[in-house]
Amino acid sequence: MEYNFKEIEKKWQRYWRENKIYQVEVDHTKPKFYVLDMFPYPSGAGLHVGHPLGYIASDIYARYKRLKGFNVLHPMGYDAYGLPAEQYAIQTGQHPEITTNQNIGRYREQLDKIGFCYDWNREVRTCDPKYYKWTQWAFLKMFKSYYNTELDKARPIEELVEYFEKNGTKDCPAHTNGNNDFTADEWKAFSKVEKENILMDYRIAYRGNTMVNWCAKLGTVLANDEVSEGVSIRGGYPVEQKMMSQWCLRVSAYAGRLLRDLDTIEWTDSIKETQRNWIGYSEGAEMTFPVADSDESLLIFTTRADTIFGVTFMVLAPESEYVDKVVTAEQRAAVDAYLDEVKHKTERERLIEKKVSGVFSGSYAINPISLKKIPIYISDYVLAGYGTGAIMAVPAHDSRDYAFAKHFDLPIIPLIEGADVSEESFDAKEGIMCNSSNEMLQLNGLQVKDAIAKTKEFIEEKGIGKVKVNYRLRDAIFSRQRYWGEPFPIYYDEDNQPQALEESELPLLLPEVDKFLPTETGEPPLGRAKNWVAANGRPLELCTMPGFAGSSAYYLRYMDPHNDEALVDKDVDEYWRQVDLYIGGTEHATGHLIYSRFWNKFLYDYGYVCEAEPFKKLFNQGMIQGRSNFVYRIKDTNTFVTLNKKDDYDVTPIHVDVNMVSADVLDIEKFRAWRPEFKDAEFILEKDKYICGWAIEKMSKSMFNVVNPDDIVERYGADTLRLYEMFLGPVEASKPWDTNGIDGVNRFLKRLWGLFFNGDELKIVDEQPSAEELKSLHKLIKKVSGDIEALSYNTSVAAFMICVNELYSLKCNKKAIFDDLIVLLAPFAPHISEELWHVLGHEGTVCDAQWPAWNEDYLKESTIKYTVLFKGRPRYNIEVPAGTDAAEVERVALAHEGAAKWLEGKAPKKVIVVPNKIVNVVI
RNA sequence: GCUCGGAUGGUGGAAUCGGUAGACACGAGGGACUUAAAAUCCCUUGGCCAUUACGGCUGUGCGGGUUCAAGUCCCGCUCCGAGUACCA
Repeated sequence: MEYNFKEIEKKWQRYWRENKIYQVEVDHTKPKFYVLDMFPYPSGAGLHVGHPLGYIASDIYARYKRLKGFNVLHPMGYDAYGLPAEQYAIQTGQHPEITTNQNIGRYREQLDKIGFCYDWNREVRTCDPKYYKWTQWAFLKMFKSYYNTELDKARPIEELVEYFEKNGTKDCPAHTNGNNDFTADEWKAFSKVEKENILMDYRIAYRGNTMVNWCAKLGTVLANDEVSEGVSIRGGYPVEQKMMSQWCLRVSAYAGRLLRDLDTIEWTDSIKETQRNWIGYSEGAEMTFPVADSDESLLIFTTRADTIFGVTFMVLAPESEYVDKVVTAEQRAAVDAYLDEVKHKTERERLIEKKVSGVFSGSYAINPISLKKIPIYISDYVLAGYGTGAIMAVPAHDSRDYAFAKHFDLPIIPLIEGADVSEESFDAKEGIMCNSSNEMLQLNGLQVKDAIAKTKEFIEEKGIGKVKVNYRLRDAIFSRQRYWGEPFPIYYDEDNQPQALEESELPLLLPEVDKFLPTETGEPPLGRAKNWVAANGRPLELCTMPGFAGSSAYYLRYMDPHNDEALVDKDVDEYWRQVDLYIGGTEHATGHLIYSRFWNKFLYDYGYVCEAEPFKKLFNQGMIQGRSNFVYRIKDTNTFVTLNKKDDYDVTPIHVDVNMVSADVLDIEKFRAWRPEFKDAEFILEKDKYICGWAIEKMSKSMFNVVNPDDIVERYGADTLRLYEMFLGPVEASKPWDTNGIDGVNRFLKRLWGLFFNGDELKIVDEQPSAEELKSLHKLIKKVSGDIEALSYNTSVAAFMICVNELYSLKCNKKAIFDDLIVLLAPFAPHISEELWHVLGHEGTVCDAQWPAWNEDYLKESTIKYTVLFKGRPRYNIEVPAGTDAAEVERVALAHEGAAKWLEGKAPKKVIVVPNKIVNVVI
């Protein structure tokens, strides 16, 4: 009997499906384990061989845990809202739901072929009303909450109202983005609208007037993690800063917890570090600088309070609210011109130019310690969104202030002994202070570290300022001017104030529209929906939620996907708790993985979930890149020249489909048939072959380097694909796809098969295995068990190959050996394992077998080999019975006939015996 | 610029607590079987020098150090990758 993978894989995939082998329920008799993949956005291009890498890794882990007796939750679903389907809808008029469903169908087909053990009964789609009901529900909860900084958690907004009624804003323990200051009586006197506006400054989901990333080309705002280097991540369109009223999530209130709790989870250091940078903890001081001849004062944030004596000017961000207050009449025109200029620059232009620009406001501030009068400038190198949007400039010790000072010819006072600031600033936080003492405060002679501490103490004492922690993490902008997303469960009342829908009105269904474009008046696409009003007849919100809304709590919904009463039932949540192993790419480090943690913590504050962190262990799989092939066309001709002769001509490289190339040799006939313009192509060959050039690039359609998993499955089978993807290298490493080695893995499966069958005859006998056979098997059990726990699958595959080779040379045909071997292989190659499991005469499914334990007794050697070294070099080997003590090993080593030769008549100075390995004789 | 990773044969990659490199696979070379090819099997394969030897030297990006012993630890570089970037 041949190894017919096609028949086997079809047969068992059907068996698994029909017998619901992978369905799982809460089972309190078993320990649980939750293995999750980052769910995919179903793109039109389908899966390429890179996508399943992480899925295979998690599948192996899930199957292994099940064999170890765990009740394993291993679900899959789709992040179905997103831009590509909407862009496609705009172009073709096809409803994004149709496109999305088609793509999901294709994904499912491809996934099924690889033999994953997903419980498809738990599938979720973020665009399904039954699912997004809970996205909307969570949003409403956030809308109705504020963040209590004393309890350090979210609380109902009613509690804040109570507080205001009693105390006004005095000592109010609430996180806010506003500048409110009122008494209890004033609060009571506010109108309804005034009160609502104030509360908006405290809600966790709030509508706020903030600087947003506006992408004109996409017609929508974007969150910070959706923008990189001034362009949108999706599409690469320019993004500009714009003041707009948008829905936001108060993620910044959770910055401290998001930072602290990183220490409680098992994520890689690099991704934790990325999150730490993104959260951006910085400890410093806030200080007040009075404005000369005015009642105004400027509040600034600095981490270098010690440099107070070197402050020679102040700078405000162009968007700072201080600007209007300090600009003098004479400078008004100049400032307005500057503000106008800044406004029309995109973020990208600001970044690229890096030119010093700014304008004098006309006013001066008073340094509260040196009491010197210093000018106030306005410049776009100060950001409105960080700190207070105003800085004290210390040109001697900050490179940006330095550049500004040089440009405007402002004084530069060095504050650290020996620092030469004639050419550049001295930014390092070290050295001994100078020029920093007066009758109020003396810093001269102190180390920077101590000077910072002393200054902080001083300013707190004198009421000039206070110690303050700042985070870089900003609130997430939560509305998108798009169609294909979750509608907000919000309507606008008579005063045009946003109000929550009743929970009973959820889900608020996404309405139909005639076109997927903004309206003529510039409103978002939902403005086209007919009858887009709440039950009370009031108009509904026109924006939709961003992509990360639906993906923030999907791991919870998998626990209880059909529950209409709650996001997840309390008891069910207490069973599954959190994701034990989460596998996905690093690209979500500052997006999804922050938002999910935030969302989970919010739900945790109210006790809807029982764990403070959603993902206990995170494992990042690498990207699989493509290997592209090129042909070289001689300019202005239809002649193509082979790789090694191309330098003799003026050529243009052209991507060719890698499926027309084998081992870099072009299939000329296929190439001619590929495109009409290549029909009459001529070729300049080498050794009668056309050799293509190559490069490692991202795997994508436009590079013609996409390798489709279906083709590999068709040719070698799913088990070979699975094993090969794991064998390629560490799962976490990025590497180019290279089909060349796949035969080796395929050969391994054929050899395994060959151990069972001789032609059509089954070779397996039910006899006692030999010591050698047991040793080979138990070595494998030990190795594979350890490897899987560490997700180090490539060495496991190698171990399987070694074991099968050993069994081959032992001519092993003992059932007892294969009973265990097949169970070990089942996570990696489930189809062939299931088949051979039944060949061995077992009932049921190999998935319910028991993971074998290794027996150290079988691994013991009867004799131990030692390498004997002289002068650090291996000279000869000795063999002693196992368990021989070090002294005896040393005696045997020196009694060896070679010893005399290498000792050269001297006595050994020292002899080191490394157990089971080495005898090092030092002379 | 800052932060975090990494660098091992022709290639992908092994090497647990520091224990004497290169597992496993690909590729390459040689051989067997075959009319031939495919498939399969066997041998060789880091480099250099030898081939009388179970032989010698050298070798994990570069330069130092610690140690009986360093791919592994420490110090100083070079290069590559990732994240982030007027964050005060």
